[in-house]
Amino acid sequence: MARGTLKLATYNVNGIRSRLPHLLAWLDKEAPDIACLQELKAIDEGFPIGDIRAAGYGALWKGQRSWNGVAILAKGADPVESRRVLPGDRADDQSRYLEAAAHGIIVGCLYLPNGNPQPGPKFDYKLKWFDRLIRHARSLFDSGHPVALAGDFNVVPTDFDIYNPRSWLKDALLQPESRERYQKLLAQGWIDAVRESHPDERIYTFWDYFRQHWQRDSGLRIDHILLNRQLAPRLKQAGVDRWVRGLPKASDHAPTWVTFKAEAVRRRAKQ
DNA sequence: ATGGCTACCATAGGTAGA
Repeated sequence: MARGTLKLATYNVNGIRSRLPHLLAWLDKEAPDIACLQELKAIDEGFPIGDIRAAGYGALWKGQRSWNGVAILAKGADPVESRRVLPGDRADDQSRYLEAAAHGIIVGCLYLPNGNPQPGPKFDYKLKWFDRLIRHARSLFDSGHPVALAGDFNVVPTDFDIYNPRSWLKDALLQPESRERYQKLLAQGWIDAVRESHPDERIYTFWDYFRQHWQRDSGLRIDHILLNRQLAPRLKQAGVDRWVRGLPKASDHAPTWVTFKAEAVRRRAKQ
């Protein structure tokens, strides 16, 4: 990583314990300064904090048995927690949101509900969760701090973000209600960093385990990193670490990342 | 329309993922 650059990544590990070797190999090779993880699928006591510290990272995590679970890692630092629940529903006990400050930015790490099958209660929960996110995102956007929202949004924003929408038309990830909410979020002013950096390129972050979809590059773009007005001008590059998806016994998601100029550009007043 | 695969768990099929 070049000096003066900050790298932020999101990675749905699909099981932190079974994916630990991949996670450590990825941290070692790509060295993100901040990493958001989703689908830990482990209780708090099952989080491998010792291995992660040994790799040079501080961490916050929020586990849950069997499903969900999110974490924020910071290279050479301890992220400072600002939230561990998404506001708006005290009865919601699913571990899907964690927010912290690290390396001078605020990052919201999220695992938006999948929502299948739809229609049904899971889809209703997805839409309600999305509405809560939109509401909270407004305050983050307006906070005056550099903010990123990073995670598995479980939304394919457009038909350009999927190899072929035909067989997914009834899937919760492509429903108009899901897509409208993603657009509503962006309308607050957030920049979709990967799409911003690659406007004309097919980019995927997820390939399911079926029918050799990885081998055929039949993927979906559902892991996103959104930047607010303070952070977007610092965007340098964005991409997907596809090599991680190609490892044996890989998660069905690949790490998705952005790089920033480390600090806001200061200009000297002209004489 | 279903199933194809993977990870989790009251470790055997059920549930969930997307």
